[in-house]
Formats: sequence, C-alpha cells, structure tokens
Amino acid sequence: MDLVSLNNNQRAAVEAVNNPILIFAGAGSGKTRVLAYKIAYLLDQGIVVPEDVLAVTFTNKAAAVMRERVTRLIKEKHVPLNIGTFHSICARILRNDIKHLGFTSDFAIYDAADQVALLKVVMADMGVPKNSIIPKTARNRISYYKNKLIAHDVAMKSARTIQDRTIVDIYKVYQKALKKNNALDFDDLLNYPLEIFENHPGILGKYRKKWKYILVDEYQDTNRAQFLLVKMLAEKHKQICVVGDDDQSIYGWRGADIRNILDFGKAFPNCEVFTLEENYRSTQQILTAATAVVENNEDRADKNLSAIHGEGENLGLIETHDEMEEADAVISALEKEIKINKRTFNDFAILYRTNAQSRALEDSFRRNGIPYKIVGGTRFYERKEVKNLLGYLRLIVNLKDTISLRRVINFPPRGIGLKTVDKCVLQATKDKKELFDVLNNPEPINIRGKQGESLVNFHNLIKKYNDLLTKINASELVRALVDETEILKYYKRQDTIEDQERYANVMEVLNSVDEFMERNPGSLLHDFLEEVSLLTDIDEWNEDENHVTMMTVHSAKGLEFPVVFVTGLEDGLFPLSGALSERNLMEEERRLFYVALTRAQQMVYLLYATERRRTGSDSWAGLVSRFVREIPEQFLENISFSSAMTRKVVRTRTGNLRMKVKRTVTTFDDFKVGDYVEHAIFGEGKILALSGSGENQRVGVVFKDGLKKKLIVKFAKLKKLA
DNA sequence: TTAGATGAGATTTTT
DNA sequence: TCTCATCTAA
Repeated sequence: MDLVSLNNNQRAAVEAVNNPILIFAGAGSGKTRVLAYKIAYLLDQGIVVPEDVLAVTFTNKAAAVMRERVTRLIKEKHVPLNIGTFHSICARILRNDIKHLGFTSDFAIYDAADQVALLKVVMADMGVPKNSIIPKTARNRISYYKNKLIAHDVAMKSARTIQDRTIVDIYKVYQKALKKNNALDFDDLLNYPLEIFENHPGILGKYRKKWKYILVDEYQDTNRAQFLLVKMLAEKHKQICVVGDDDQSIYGWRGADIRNILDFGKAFPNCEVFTLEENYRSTQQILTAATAVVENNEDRADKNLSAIHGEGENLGLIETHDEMEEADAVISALEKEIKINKRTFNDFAILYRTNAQSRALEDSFRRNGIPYKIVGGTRFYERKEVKNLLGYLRLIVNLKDTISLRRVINFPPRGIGLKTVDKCVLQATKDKKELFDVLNNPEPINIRGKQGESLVNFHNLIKKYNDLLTKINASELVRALVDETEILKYYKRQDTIEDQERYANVMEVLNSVDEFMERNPGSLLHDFLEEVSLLTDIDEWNEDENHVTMMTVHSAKGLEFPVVFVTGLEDGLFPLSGALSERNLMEEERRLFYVALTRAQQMVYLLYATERRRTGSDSWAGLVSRFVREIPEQFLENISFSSAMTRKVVRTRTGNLRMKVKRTVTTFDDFKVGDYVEHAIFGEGKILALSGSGENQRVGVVFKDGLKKKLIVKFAKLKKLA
C-alpha cells in the first residue's frame, strides 16, 4: 500500500490503528482522501475485511465517492463495505430488527410534509384550537426534543407556558399516531435503533460483531443519538476513527452538538488526535480571511491552516441596491471571470443563506440565457404530483399509512371529499378497525351512491396492488398503477404549462423506478421508497454538467469551486437577525460564513444589498454583515457595480416611501434579423429573430458553435458588429 | 357534499 | 411566489 502521496500528518493518521482516532481536518485539508486511504490501509494490512467496515458519511453522494475511491485504491472490483449516512444505515438496522418495537418492517418514512399532515390530524383529534399552534412550529419543537433525546415527561417538566405544555402533549399523541400508521419520522430513524440496542443487548452484540471498524465523517455534525450509536457500537472493540472540523459545525439547530467532537477524548479516553492543517483547496488570502472570522469563536479547537497553493487575489466586496441589482452584479462579475480567466459555467457557485434568495438570481440568469442549476428548494420528491404518486406506492406497501391514504383517496378527484373521509375515520375509531378496512364497507355509516361506490373501488384498487406486490416487479406495478388511476391522463387533458411540467415529473418518477430496479435487481418497492425518502439535495446534483450552481451554504458542505459568490451578506439576513442574540447561535452563524468562504479555490465575491425587498412593503435594513467586517481590510477589495437602473421614490399602499428601481430598457430599434452581434459571454453570433415589445423584447441569436439562445433584450448585452 | 375560485398570509438552514 | 383557508356554485 503506497502512502507516499500523503503528507506527514495524513500518513500518520492513516497508519494509526491501535487506538480510537480523532482527526481534526480543517477545510480543504483532504479529509475524504484520508478516510479513503485509511479504509484501504486497514484492508491492505489485513486488519479487517470489507464486511467488517462501517463508514458513515453525511450524504449518499459522499458515500458513493468514498466507495469509489476505496475501490480504486485497493484495485478490486467489488468491495462489500458498509457505507452510508446515519439515516440509511439506521433504516437498514430497523428493517431487520424493528419488530421488537412493535412496528413491521414495511414501515413508512415520513418527511416534514407528512409530519405536518399527521400533526394536523392529531391536533384536530385532541381539540387543539386551530389558530393556537401552527403545526409547523409543533413539528419543529417536537423534532428538537427528539433530536436531543428528551422524552415527554422530561420535556413536560421544563415546559413553562401553556403552549409549551400543549406541544408536549401533542408530542406524546403524535408519537402514538406514528406507531398506529406504522410510520417513522427522520428522528425516529436514529432514535429507535438506540432504543433497541439499549433493551436488547443481544442485537447490539450482533452489530458489534458485524462492524469491527467504524469510521465517521463530518463528526462535528453528529447529534446526541448519533453519538450514542457510535459509542455503543464501538465501545467494546474501540476500533473507531472520526473525522471532522469544529469550525464547520453548522447543524446545531438540528441537534448537532459540537461538544461531541471537542470532547471525543472523554468518550474514548486513550484516543490519538491528529490535526490536518495543510489546505489543498483555497488561496492563502481566502483562508486567512475565513480564519480571521471564525477565530472570534470561543468554542473552538485551535488550528493554523496554511495554503499550499499560494497567495491569490483579494476577496471582492460588492454593494448593490437590492436583490435584482445583486443578481446583475453577479452576472457582470461572472462575465468578467469568463472573459479574463477563461472560466466555464461549472466553475461558479452562488451560495446564500435561505432558499428563497435564489429567486432573483434565477430570474436574472434565465433572462441572460446563462445555464444554472439550483440545488435544493422544493425538491423533486416533494412536489405535489410526485408525492401523490409516491403516496399511492406507500399506501400499497403499508396499508396502515393513513397520511398517504388521505393524500391519495381523492386524487385524481373521484368524489370523495373531506366529509366522507371524516365519517370513515369516525367509524374506524368506533370499531377499532384500520381506516383502510372501513372503506370496504361504507353502507353502515350512511355513505351511499357515488361516494360509497368510489370508496369500495378505491379500496379494491389498493388491495389489488397490495396483493401484486410480491408477484410482479416494481416497475411493472407502478406503470400499471399509473395507467389504472389515470394520473397521467389527468395532467395531460389540462394543458397549462404547469400541468405539462407535472406530467413530465410523473414520467420522471416512472423512469427513476426503472432505473432503481436496474441498479438493484430483485429489490422490492419499499427499497425504492426508502431510497427516495433518504435522498439529499446534493445527491441529485451533477457536477459534470456545464452550469452555474446555486445552493444554500448548508448544501455546499464538502464541495469546492474555483469561484464562489456569497450573496445576501447584510446583517439581519446572513445571519438571520434572531441568531445575533445568543452566543452559541452567533458562533454557528459565523461558522456558516466560514464554510461559505472556504468552498472557494481561487476567488470569492461577497455581495450585500442596502435595501433587500422581502415581502410587500417590508425590506431588510442593509448594512454589510458584521462577519464581513471581521475580515481585515487588506484582504478585501471594493468592487463598484455600475447599475443599469434608475431609482424612483414612490408611495406604497401602506403609505411608506420606498425606493423603486427601474431598469433602463435597451431597445432594439437599431438591430434587425441577420445582424452580426457580440455577446459578453457567448461571443459572436447572428440574430435569428426578434420579437415582443416594450419590456418584453426577445432576441434569438445563433452563436458561432451553433448554440442557439433566446435572450430577453433589456438585460442582454449585445454589441453590434460591423 | 364536492370542486373550483378567490383572497390573505408567510418565509432558516435539512436528514 | 406559493400555499392555505374560506366562499360559492353546481
């Protein structure tokens, strides 16, 4: 096994195999590499065989990368390592052993939307007044308790207000309701294995024996349950290696506890600690600037990162008026980078704090014909039409899943409304029957005619596919189901653009089932459902395509780009104002900014708006964020952005005076079809067509390499050539 | 009783 | 811009 390509610290960390190991790996210090080498080394030295290794990564994508790297290193085709996220590994444990908790292995996994739906039902049943507690708030609070492993009774003791107590009550009932639906939420996925291990030492023993060496990536983001799982599994053999960076701990709000990494030595007393401080990613300027910020944190292990790639340029700081101007400033900087440094679109990432901030950017990019991809936001599998189809599948797999049942019982519309469902629920409670079984016999509850017939039909439809589950393969089953329910037809007959998109999305689900079955022959439908429930945003991102990537800083973890734009950098937005109050919240926001900066290899642009519009007449006060001000001035260069807008003061509905921006409109009176033009990004081209008027003039241009672009004129920068 | 239309309100970050 | 709740016609 050749370790010469590693630096001294990396090699030492790889070769240390006798004690529990903690590796502090600063941003860009090659931690994935070290982990891959470590696994390969363990195998190479004959310390373990692949089946003995459990490696936990933060995303499925990272798991795939890890597997691929190890495979390459040990030069073998198939390496049966156990690699996955905490959630996927726990799901696997539970499929085997959840019977001890009274669930069946067909359990459903509820996402946030399902949780909220269930909470609404629960709260209505409990008679909680409609406007007193927002279901979403209840969800967050309950999730918080579960993340911290706080049981109802303990939570109740600390509940001070009536609202707090109500939420704890809801928590208890919600937990029961999940069980009734044979469903787990994301938090249960982590907590239940722990419960099983605690109460059934035999099962714990089985996994301890199975996983002889445990490696955990992104250890700074583990929560209480994850920590305990790792501890329980590794306690006996103590063959464990965790890697992380306390400066990049950004999931505290999700229960992640930075103490897990800082106090690793307490849990594993004779551990060896390695620190990787050579940075292979960024320029020294970026690194020093980022460090200057995060150094202000008190909860922090000291480290001294140095860049091996040299000094680099100053970070660019750009002030704009609002989010639209900000988007234009990004594009103009992008043009400059492309022209001067010969960059391609996939060299760029735009990072922001909240998903909603992508909107203005998206608009501007579309108008300018620049290819972009947004990671996150409303995810594919969370779209209504997709969730509806998946709802069918989930119900078929797990007939107890009443949330899915409610979702699809009237989709496409078949005349079963709220009232009818209510009656069925009432009957089910009265007879102590499953909701699904009530549908079969609507007569006794006064549902006759069309509704009764619909109910029975629906029941038989689901039952039929439930029977088919083990008889035909998943691809065929889903296709037959879509056909019979006429979901595609439903979207096809209405021809709005929206419906076309929905049609395409349903088709996409069909394809992804096919693709899944090809990848995992012999799998069952619930394997597919599990995979899509546990997909992360970044898993769906393809770095090979040539487009600008936009995402939240949280999604960007572990990634790197030559040029990074960080937008929305005004106080109050990045961080959101609430975070400025408590020290630990503030420190996490600072780390978030640190993570954003250290994604960049060569250049960082920092953007803030003096008057960002939020909703209606409301706007954010726009001072540059205090974190930007923590960067010493010599690392910053002010870049002025010449706006293409005129400003106007107008009176709004609510009477406030507000700056309104209006863009200067370039008209195309001077241009005609056949003219040769030059575009800042796409180069020379020939005008193919002109259309529209006023603010909506469009121009179609064919560029040199045959690239056709439709641009919205007022933003396109076209120069006429002779 | 359901389906479609209309109006008001809301927005951290994610497995 | 999107979602959710309420109103109204069928």
